[in-house]
Amino acid sequence: MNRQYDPQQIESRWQSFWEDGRYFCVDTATAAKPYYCLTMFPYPSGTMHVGHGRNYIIGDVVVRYKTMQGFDVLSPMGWDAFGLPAENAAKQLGIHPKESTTRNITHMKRQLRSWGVGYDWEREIATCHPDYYRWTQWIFLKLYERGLAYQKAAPVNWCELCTTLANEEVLADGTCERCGRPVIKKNLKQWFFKITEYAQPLLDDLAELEGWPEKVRNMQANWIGRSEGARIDFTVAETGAPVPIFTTRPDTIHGVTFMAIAPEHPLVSELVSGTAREEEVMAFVQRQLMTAAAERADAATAKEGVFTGFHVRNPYNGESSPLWVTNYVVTDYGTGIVMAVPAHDQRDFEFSRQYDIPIKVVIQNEAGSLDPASMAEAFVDDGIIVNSGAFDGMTNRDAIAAMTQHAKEQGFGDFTVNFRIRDWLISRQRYWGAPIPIIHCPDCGAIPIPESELPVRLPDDVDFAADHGNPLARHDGFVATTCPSCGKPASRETDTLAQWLCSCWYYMRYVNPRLETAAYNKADVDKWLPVDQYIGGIEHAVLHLLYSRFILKVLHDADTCSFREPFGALFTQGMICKRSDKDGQLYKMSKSKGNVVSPDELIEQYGADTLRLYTLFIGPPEKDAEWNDQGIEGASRFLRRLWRRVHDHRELLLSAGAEVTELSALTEAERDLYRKLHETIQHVSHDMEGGFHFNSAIAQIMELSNALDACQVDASSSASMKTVFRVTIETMMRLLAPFAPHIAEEIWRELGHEHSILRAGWPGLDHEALKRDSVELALQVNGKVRGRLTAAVDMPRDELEREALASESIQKYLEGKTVRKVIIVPNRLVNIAVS
RNA sequence: GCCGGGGUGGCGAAAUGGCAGACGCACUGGACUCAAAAUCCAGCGGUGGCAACACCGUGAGGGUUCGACUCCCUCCCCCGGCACCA
Repeated sequence: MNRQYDPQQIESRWQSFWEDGRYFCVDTATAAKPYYCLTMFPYPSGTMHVGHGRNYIIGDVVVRYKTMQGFDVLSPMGWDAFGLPAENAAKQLGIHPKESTTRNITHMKRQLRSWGVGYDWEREIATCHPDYYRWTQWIFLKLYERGLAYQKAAPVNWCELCTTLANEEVLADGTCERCGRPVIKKNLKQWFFKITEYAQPLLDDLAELEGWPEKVRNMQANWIGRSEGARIDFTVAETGAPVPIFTTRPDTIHGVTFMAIAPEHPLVSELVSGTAREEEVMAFVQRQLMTAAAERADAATAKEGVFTGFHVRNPYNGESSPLWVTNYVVTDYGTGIVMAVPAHDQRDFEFSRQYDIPIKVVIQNEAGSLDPASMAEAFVDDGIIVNSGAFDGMTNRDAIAAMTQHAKEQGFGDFTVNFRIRDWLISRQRYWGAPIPIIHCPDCGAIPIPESELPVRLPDDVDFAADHGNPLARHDGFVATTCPSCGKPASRETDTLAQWLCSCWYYMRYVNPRLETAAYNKADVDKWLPVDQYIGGIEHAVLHLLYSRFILKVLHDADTCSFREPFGALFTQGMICKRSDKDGQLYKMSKSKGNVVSPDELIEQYGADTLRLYTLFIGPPEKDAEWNDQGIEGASRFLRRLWRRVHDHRELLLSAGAEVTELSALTEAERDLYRKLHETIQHVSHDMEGGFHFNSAIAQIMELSNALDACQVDASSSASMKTVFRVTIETMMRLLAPFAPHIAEEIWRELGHEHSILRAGWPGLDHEALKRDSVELALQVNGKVRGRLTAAVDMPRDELEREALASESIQKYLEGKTVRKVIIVPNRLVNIAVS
């Protein structure tokens, strides 16, 4: 053992030790205490920064902690290997995606190893391997079989670079989640999954996910967007065409003075075709289609519209109102047609004022003062129903149910629930993805490829040269095939599956990564799943996590597994940010901002344990944190000091007793240190279980370390002091092992242990050791600390009160005052209330 | 607008009804050194004071309580999700 702490010398050795000894490999079949800890697998982008590292380090702490507790921990890692950057690199640099992906995986795997994170690499998977995507295609077929995969022509989100996008991939500002380009609507025939059919169970089961952050459950609930209301069937007065609408305010239905329809709605062109207004209306529609999604979605955009020339009949009172095409009704929500009630909806109010449409009050306020002529804004509060025939006089709250009930009885409406979530668009016009296993036959239509013929392999020899279009569609050898049904010439589907589908089920494949006959074995996944602890970034709160839950529910309903949620507990770590050198602003670490910190150099300079310790110490792991280049020095100093202490006392430690057997034989100083050790065990164990407070767990270990420094142990110390010293250092190594595993193993070995510290068990708590003979209490007068009192533990209240009142330090605060009450918090404080 | 999370020293933070600022960074002074680095020791919320000490202090204001960073009410600010959503 050198006096100088040299992580370079020890770290790679321990990394090989763990790997050669298969310390993180588990036999899924025989494991008695299964625990599945999963860290979200990365896209192999090439290189990772310290922000990525935080994710894997947190996961590794859990893996090591659970391993020390004796669990059979499943800790796999793999690659979300299909995706856009590899294909773009192919276009720009002429490197085949397969090649760049393989190279990136090699480099990133080296990085993961250098952090000392423990994975079962024997289970490594990559979603771009035919052995894997064969089963992704199988999942597509399962959905197809169950009527949950379908093709439709619809206006879809289109990004020039990323091609089609799911709704979830479009940000609130109308830009592409991936590349930031503006998203427009394009009419295309695409493949969708009917996630809407699972909207209710996806929402309901959120309640069961108690191990998930409230925030993520909340985000998913918002995204699903359940809204209770009524369906009311209006009709076009001139043609009798049905016009069903969704409303949450049926109580205002007698106040309808016009109807508003979305520009994209097919009924618009259907109605106006061949009429005098056709030109004007369609010009308006065209103009809206050309407007960017972001602008249309902006509530600040001025409301506009055009009259269609048609009217819509209100089934409640038979009145007809004009039908307007407007820019503020969205196609995607409800039926794309809205009953407009200017008196009681601010948007309708603004529109009606602009186009001189009448306003009719049907809910009167308490003062009875609402008058259409004088209203400055819509009245949206509760009130009493007026101008509504038989419903007059009801509160509007009561009228909501009563009016819907009336519609139900009359057969022109019903209670209904509307969801915001849309079906999931899963096709992409790209090469580097799993081909959709469908053949288009001129006679038979779209025919699924039989399961036995999977995988549909991606051809290697494709032409990436062209700027636009899907290289797969240009590959004649891939496209030309025969119909599985009739045998005639047919063509393959050339769209590939969205990357999200590949990453939807990888956590199951890890259980049976090399199984050739199925995606997974039911008994095995039932044993290991749901994942006990899932760890990843908050950016996947809706996309990956919602899609995974949906796909699992389908696989459950197809009777391929018995559980209904994939991830029992979820931990979302915060991002690492850093100030930009250019503008001094704080940004998430990214290449484009030029604020990335490379872990490779830090590991070279300080070692992986120091990097790990600082990453964990930087702040609470669920919160964003600012990387401070100087902060790592603190972690480095701590480990160097620890190393030196062990080095300097090595002989003493090796000769000292290994166990504290008789507490009563210890001196006060020895008891104090031993108590501090057990207080640390208590705190650290609590932080490991309750919310992953690794930052404070490390702080506790540092405190213990400081306490060790304070007791000057040397050759002349008593045998019992040496024993306590040794036990404290050894136990401290076990507490430190999940955070800084290399140095913990090395010191553990130096102190004479043959086996890995991973097998040493998590330290148990000795409640006897925590006990004290005397405690120092705070003496308060009216809640302010005015003195201290050392007293025996559990001193009787009356005795304590007597001593407190007699205490010299507080006499001056009691002079001339009357003691009204004395509050005693056992072993903590005495508070004297005076007046 | 609706929903959720925050606001504590120069900085990262700790304390979930009981002694605010543990632990660390930075900084200041000292020791060691020819010198520097490393290391070690001490100090480090604000104001006043030579000092003992006093007063103030957890976004603002109010409340509950013997006692509030912590619970309740009102408000301000920051971050995230949803949103012309009918």
